[in-house]
Amino acid sequence: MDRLETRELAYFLAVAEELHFGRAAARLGIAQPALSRSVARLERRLGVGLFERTSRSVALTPSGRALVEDARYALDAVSAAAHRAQRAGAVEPRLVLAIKVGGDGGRLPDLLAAYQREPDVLPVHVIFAADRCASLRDGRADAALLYDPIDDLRGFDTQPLLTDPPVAVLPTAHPLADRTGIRMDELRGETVHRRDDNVVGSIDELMHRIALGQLVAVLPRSLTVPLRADLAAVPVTDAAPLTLVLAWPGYSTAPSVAALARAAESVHRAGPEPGTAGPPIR
Amino acid sequence: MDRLETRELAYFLAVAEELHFGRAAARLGIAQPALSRSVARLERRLGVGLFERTSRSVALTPSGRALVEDARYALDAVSAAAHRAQRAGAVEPRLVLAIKVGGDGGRLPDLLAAYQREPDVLPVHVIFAADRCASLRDGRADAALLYDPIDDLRGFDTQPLLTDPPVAVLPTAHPLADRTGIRMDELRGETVHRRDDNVVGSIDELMHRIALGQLVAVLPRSLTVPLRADLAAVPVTDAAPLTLVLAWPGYSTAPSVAALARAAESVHRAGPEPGTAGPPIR
DNA sequence: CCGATCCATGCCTCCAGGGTATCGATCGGC
DNA sequence: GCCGATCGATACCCTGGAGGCATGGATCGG
Repeated sequence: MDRLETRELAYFLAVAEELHFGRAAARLGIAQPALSRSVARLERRLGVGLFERTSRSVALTPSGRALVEDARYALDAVSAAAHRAQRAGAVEPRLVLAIKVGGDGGRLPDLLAAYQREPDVLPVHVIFAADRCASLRDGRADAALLYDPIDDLRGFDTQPLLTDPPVAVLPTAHPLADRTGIRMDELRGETVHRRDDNVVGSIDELMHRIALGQLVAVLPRSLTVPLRADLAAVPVTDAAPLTLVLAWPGYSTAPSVAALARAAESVHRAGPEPGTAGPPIR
Repeated sequence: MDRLETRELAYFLAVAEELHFGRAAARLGIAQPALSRSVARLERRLGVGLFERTSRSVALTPSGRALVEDARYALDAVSAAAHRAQRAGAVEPRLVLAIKVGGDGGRLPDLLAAYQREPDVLPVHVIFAADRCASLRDGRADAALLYDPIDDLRGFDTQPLLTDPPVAVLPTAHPLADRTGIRMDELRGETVHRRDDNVVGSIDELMHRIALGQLVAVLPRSLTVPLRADLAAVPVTDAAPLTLVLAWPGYSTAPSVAALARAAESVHRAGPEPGTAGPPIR
């Protein structure tokens, strides 16, 4: 069997996500028969069936289920190779760091300052990306600030920056808003913000939606200072602490990324600067 | 720019490794003009030059250098997707664990026994692969027993199993053979076995070559018990301890791999079984 | 100055991949 | 139970890209 082509994997993924050849073909901008043939060819080359088809339904086989996440990962790796090669060829190469607006826990200035003291540094370009994990996986970013265990860190190397107790953010009108501590099970019945709801592009937007009563959220404490007047922050007593980490692809060998990791380690060792318990610096 | 195809990346890698279009084309089994065109097309699509060519020499540009390792990684990810999908479709799916002959530090029986007590287990198929890292990266194996820091663990998640002091293995006739401890710098001038010399397929073969005086090696102590009569093991006082780890791809989500990781953790917690300081069990 | 080396270019061939039309199977509605 | 709608597979054709061969053009050694 010779090597799979990325087009075949992308076509497979589209069908696996739609579970419908017609819709998948429309999404890919090709006709349905071409897609059917391409997937059939992929199955023939692999020697295993990926879908159980009838004329009324399409379902993944065990092989197909296994391939979904591996295919996504492989396609991201190919995209990452292309993106990074393009960036390396730019007139002025940069190190791209992805953060969410307001999601730096106030440590970004320290991190960048420490980075500038390292050898092998490039100019840092900070991008504000709603989905920093995706930016990191497909190579649009070289590193990102993520939260463990909120974000999916599999496949990344990480360096902790700041560990924060979890607090629930509620509208002031909420019955639990003036408690001094709550347990996660007391939030049963609420719409709790989860990592999968990546519809929320920024912390400010999330806060706005909480104030509107659309949902509540459990966040690291540093993200809740300062807090809007119409919101309350209540410590959660039984949730794991949330750690802000610098993350980068585990296979990365770029010296500039290694320098950023060393900088993050030194910032973490220095700990929260005393006397600056105030608002996070943007 | 649309997505790169794996063929283009493979062609690029061949040229990057040979730095010669003719030889690379021969290795790929195609004619040189086809390869020249394919690489030129890749450069056009990326929008960056990958090689500096004259009619007498071929050299990588900065972009090209950056792409080499990312391309290797991406191609491995594609191969891994194919291999794992094929295995998942086998009549009896198995979990493939790669070890080097004799390279299990005697912990493999405990590990397999602990694994059988986990839920979600598959039958384990142990393969003996000279290059376990490559097997793991391209999906021929689901997990492997590796040594930190001898093997390249980037991109893998790991669970320590056993930490061992480093010892130098020398022919008994060697001037340092009857010392009670040596420093790494005293091995200057010797041919020391390194991770890159993956020509050595097994521990027994390595021992044989040491006895022949071809090289010496620094190994974890557990690999040197029992030792051939014509070899001596001398503790190295200034090298980092060597840790036998279970490694698996960092992005893996298979429940059977997670079960193996939990089993490895319990074996590690249990520590070396007392009274079995003897030979490693094969 | 000439031959050897080596990458690029021109030109031809062929087939993989895409399009349109249609078949065949299945399911819901009447 | 029949009929139309839905949806994947198949048949057939066409185009573009990938590969082969021949050759050009540049560079270096002698």
